[in-house]
Amino acid sequence: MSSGIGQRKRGWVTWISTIRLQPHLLGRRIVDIQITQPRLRWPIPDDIHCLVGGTISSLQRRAKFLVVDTNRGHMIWHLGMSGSLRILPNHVPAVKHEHVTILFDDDSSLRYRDPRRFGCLLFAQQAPFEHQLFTRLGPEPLSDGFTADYLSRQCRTRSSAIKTIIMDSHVVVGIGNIYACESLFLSGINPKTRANRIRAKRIQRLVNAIKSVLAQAIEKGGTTLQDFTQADGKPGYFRHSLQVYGNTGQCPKCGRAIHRITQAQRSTFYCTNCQR
DNA sequence: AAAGACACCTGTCCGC
DNA sequence: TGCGGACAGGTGTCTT
Repeated sequence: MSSGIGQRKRGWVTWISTIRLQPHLLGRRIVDIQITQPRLRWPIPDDIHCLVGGTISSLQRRAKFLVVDTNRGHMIWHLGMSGSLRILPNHVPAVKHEHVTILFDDDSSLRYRDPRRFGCLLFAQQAPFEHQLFTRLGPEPLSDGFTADYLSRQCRTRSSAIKTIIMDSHVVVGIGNIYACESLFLSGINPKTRANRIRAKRIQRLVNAIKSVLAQAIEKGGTTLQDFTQADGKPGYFRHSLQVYGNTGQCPKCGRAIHRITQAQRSTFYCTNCQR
């Protein structure tokens, strides 16, 4: 067991965490659950303690939720903005903002740290994916279900800006602000364009761009920015690949100024020349 | 039904 | 140096 495994969250780090945590969690028996701060996005339910004595059988991911399956029920985890999961030996003391510790029978423990507490830990006795959080979600962006045809149909009846549409988890999951900006830049689409006014050919370009941006981000270990770089563990390196997000200088394609606007209470970065 | 505003939270950064 | 305020973002919920 190494000193730090799991990861901070940003975009697709949940996906990465699922893979990385798996070998350290499978087959572990839970001997105790310690909660120092139950007030996350929603309070951690008391019945989470039903899991004590259970053995972890599998890990699953849907959207940005991590589901940990045991023979006594399921944990549903979301890392919010600043959450991270790490496996450490029990004797390593807790750090600030470490809200949950799951202790295992081999003297290791899973630690959940989340300074901003935008994340959550929920319990499901059975059928975790029947939880309300999952029932109305759109397809996974890297799956075969996310096609240009599908997105076109979604856009047909929507007059909102395309950026807010691709960030809507009921349309497609997993596209946060950074990846929305990058995908629109790569596909040459102005983020303000009304969804129902984009032709099929450009929708196809957008779908391709989304898949490409996400695949690259996963490959590079996610994106870590500013205030997250101080956290322990290695940062994600996708930050170095960002073309427009956080760019207050010039467009990497045409050299003109990158514009910054606000859409749906979020910053949008784009090039008015390359994105129309 | 759809669109938009708002809330939650804290570390960081900036200006005074 | 210290302090107050703005800001960042994922996503459910409320309002229009």
